[in-house]
Amino acid sequence: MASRSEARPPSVTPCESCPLRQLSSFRPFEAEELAFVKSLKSGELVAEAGTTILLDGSNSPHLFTVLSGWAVRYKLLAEGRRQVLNFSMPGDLLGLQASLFKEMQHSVDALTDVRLCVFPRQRIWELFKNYPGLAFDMTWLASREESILAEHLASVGQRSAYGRIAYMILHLFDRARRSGLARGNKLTLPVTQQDLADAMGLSIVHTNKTLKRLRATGWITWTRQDLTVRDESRLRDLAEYESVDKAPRPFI
Amino acid sequence: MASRSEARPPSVTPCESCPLRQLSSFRPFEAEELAFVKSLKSGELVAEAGTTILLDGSNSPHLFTVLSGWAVRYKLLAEGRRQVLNFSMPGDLLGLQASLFKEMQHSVDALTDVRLCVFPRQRIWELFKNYPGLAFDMTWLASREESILAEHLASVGQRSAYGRIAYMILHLFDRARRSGLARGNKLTLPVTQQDLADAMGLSIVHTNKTLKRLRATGWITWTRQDLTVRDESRLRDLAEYESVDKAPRPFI
DNA sequence: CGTTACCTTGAATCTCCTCAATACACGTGG
DNA sequence: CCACGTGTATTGAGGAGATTCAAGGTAACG
Repeated sequence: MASRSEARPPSVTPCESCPLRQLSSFRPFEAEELAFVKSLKSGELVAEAGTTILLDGSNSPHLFTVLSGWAVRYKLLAEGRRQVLNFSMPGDLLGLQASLFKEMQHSVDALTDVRLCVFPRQRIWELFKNYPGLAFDMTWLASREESILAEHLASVGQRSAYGRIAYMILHLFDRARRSGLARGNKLTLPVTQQDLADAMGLSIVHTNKTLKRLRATGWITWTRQDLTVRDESRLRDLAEYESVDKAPRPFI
Repeated sequence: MASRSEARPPSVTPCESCPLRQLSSFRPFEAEELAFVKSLKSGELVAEAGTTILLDGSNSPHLFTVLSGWAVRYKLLAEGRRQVLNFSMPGDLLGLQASLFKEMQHSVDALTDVRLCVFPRQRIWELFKNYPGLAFDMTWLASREESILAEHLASVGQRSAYGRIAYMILHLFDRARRSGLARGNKLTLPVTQQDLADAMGLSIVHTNKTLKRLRATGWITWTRQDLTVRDESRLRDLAEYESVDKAPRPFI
């Protein structure tokens, strides 16, 4: 609130030096694409941990890209039940549904402080009209989300609690690695057991007990927010896991 | 096999008279779009009931639109477990994932004889480059599939068996109605109890017993393949159901 | 008329849920 | 610095919902 003597960090990251562009899992931009995206970007938004970024049923005028931090996408049902659809991390797109349909079909909350790149959704049509490469990326991203949801559905519908947890840990680890968030076999996961339980259609009690059993094998460690995968291959066997991403990922 | 005296029906439907275009839930085509789609269409394929249209892990050179019939999209897991992701009906796109990623992430089987419109996936890029309206439709379709999977995930993760079945019946009915397959509150559903069970993450035994209980209320009738919804509003209450489609649907 | 696929029902079992209580970590204010 | 409140994690006990196993029953098809 009050002015401080020290300089504030620059509030907006210029697209040219966007940290996401460094990641190997993103395709390189054409010069014209970069210029367009730069012109499209209307600002940055920092959502504090615990706040809602997008609300189910709302008609947000913005489309976001996550620059840093973690978020959670979820649906609320009657009696306070919640289904977590997926966790969002740097490079993920938020709010596409509001741009394509009249309104959001789920909500998004910030798990940590989240820095978001903001685009006005009115100009989406310009993107489709003049930048087919970016339009293609958009379809790619939507289709990848579909793939991930299909995997989660198979998990919740067919795997035991034990397999589901193993699967979700591997899934999060894989995605975090691609987003540059993992350090070796270690990862800071700002996800509570309640979040996990809601993602996998389990009660928090059963999640806790299953997690305890999994930790007892020694294949993982998870204290506070620090997750370590100590025996990835056995965890993969347990979860019948195959990684989803198979091609380089687009930027927007 | 042998030639018959009566004339065979024309093997390919010209795009101008495509029955899908009549449906109110599809947006109208621009003239150039229609011409392009016509040139893109490389033929028609009829898949017999019970056959596999697209195989998980395969790299199909074709993209399909369902012209008539029902199909089922599913993933196979270990020990013969199967998760049904969704049921496909006229107007649905099949094989987008093989076009965007290296390979399919799930399989698709024909439930009835299915007539498919065939497009070569190599020319997808032309579509993005020259027909932004169609590219937009493609994104729209991918995003709608994502929405549907999110709903199913919420269903399997959070609803009781009773609610899940009610939800799925309403979901199928809504979609069938939009595809012109329902007659009033009646619908021919080529879906076995095993298909239903695999879609909702339930055993076939429990599905059967729950279905029996639901039929006993008199709200639905389901004999052979004929489903009738007799009290839609109570069914909706039971399922906490809200329809997903909220905007007119694109063509391709 | 026998085969096959699908549907139905009962019984025993087990996974997972709810209820309930306690423990632990962290931040806040006295 | 300690007491207290809040959110999260942990553990036990009992019960409900869903699973598996097993056995018929029914309709369609060649």
